[in-house]
Amino acid sequence: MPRRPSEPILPHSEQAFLAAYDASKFPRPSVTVDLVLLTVENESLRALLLKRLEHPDRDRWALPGGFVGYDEPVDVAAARVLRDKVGLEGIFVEQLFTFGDPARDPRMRVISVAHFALVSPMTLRRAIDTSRSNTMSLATIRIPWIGEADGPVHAIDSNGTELPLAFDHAHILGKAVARLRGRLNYSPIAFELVGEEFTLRSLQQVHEAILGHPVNKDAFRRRILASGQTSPTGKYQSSVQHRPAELYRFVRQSHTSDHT
Amino acid sequence: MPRRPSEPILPHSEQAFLAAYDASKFPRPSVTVDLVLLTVENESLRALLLKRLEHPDRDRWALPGGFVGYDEPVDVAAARVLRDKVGLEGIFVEQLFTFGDPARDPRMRVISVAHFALVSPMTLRRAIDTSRSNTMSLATIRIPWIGEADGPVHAIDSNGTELPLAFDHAHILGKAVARLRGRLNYSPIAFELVGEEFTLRSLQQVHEAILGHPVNKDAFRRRILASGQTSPTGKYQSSVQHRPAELYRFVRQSHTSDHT
DNA sequence: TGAATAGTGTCTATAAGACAATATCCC
DNA sequence: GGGATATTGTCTTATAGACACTATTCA
Repeated sequence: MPRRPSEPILPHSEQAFLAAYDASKFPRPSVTVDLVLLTVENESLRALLLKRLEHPDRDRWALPGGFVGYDEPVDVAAARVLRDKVGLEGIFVEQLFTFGDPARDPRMRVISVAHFALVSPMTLRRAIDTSRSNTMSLATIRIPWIGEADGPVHAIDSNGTELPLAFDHAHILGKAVARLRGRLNYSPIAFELVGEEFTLRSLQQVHEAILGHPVNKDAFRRRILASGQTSPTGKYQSSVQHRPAELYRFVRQSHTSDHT
Repeated sequence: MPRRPSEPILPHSEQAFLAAYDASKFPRPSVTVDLVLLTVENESLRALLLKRLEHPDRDRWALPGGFVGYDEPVDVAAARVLRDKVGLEGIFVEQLFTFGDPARDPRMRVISVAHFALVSPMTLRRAIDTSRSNTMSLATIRIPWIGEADGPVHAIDSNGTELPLAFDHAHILGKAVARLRGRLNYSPIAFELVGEEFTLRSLQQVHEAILGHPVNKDAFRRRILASGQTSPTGKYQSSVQHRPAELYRFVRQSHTSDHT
């Protein structure tokens, strides 16, 4: 049962607090979550966007998002948006950054806690197909900066046309890319973007798509194999026009933080 | 002039939006900022805490914080809290994480955008002395986990007594420490914690206090000097009972993100 | 002179980059 | 067999850790 701010359960001597923060005197911002759902498909980084059907920013493309309920944890709100708007559950979701510029939404003050989610392209395509929505686009992300410089990015549809982004969502997407790049080197985050079984080459292509530049193949193989995060399945690719690569699985490590 | 949610400037055809989010039907969470103000003094990591004088959690110790104004950017609210409650301006402040558990404040739903700030111990001591508040403590932080595992931490006052922390502030402090540790290796963040001129040894002690373990002296010197982030001043320590170390200055690098 | 820390030089271990050689699939 | 990519091995280079040695200040 939601507890309203106008009828809080008060221990006595709370008057001073409420005097300093009277809800009627100080209107509250709205709080939302926005979701940057990323995948890597065909060696390009892609994000799920929804076409806005209403003003403001009608016909522009926006991240899936929604209001945070009064009694709803923020991470639960993000999972709810992912489930209700995209049809996905149980994938990697992490809080990204909170965007709170008063002018970011022209209607009213909206503070948005952005999250980013990672999923394999197969799983995401299945969810998009199931939703049968024609206002969904899995747009390619073009990043006009290098490293973790951060900044707005561009969204390109499958025809190569740029999709205009709504609100400050170009900045939110950029922040997600910067975070992803930063975490790639010391976190097993890339495994979230491939299926259960994958080749080292496909994992390398995921890294390259995220970083935006080629990585050394030999060093990459050595590093991944030495990390102990993979185990060979003994199975191999089939129907490829070259020597088939071995398939590996991700092995989640026990959290033994080492301090060298 | 603040624009109230009850009287927004509406382009027409916004009815659908407002119907889906009627402020009277869906009470809004309050939004606050909390500030983790960290420094390193005498080889220990310390944070500024304020004793709570009111319920709830009266007599427990809390981070400086405050409500975000309806028309106030979140980062501006953090800077305002820093100025009004601590008396500091112009220091390093960065958004940390948003804490939104519905039960984190027993009075009402409060979503807090936590920030962390870094300052040299000299500057912070001067601010504390100027404020003449006896409800301020620069507490030593004890971290019961290693690496970036994250989790609640303990606050210890100058007598070695543990200070009980208010709300979820032990978790917020822990998140700040984890973030600081993570950024230490690839960001010139440690320079924020020393004065204008510093010895390499003192910078090393800052690193050690943050990481919670000793670092190799030789490699540390080489790495810092090779980074190009320091310039020697030609000046030396005085009144020390050993060979005086040279004083260095921080040289901010131009943002040339390299992609190796 | 001795205690204490600053600073330099060298050797070793580890990880990355470069590149060659061999392996295995489909056509 | 030829084309293509996988996989292995070796050499080189860059960086970190270990450790010895010299330098400089004050008591």
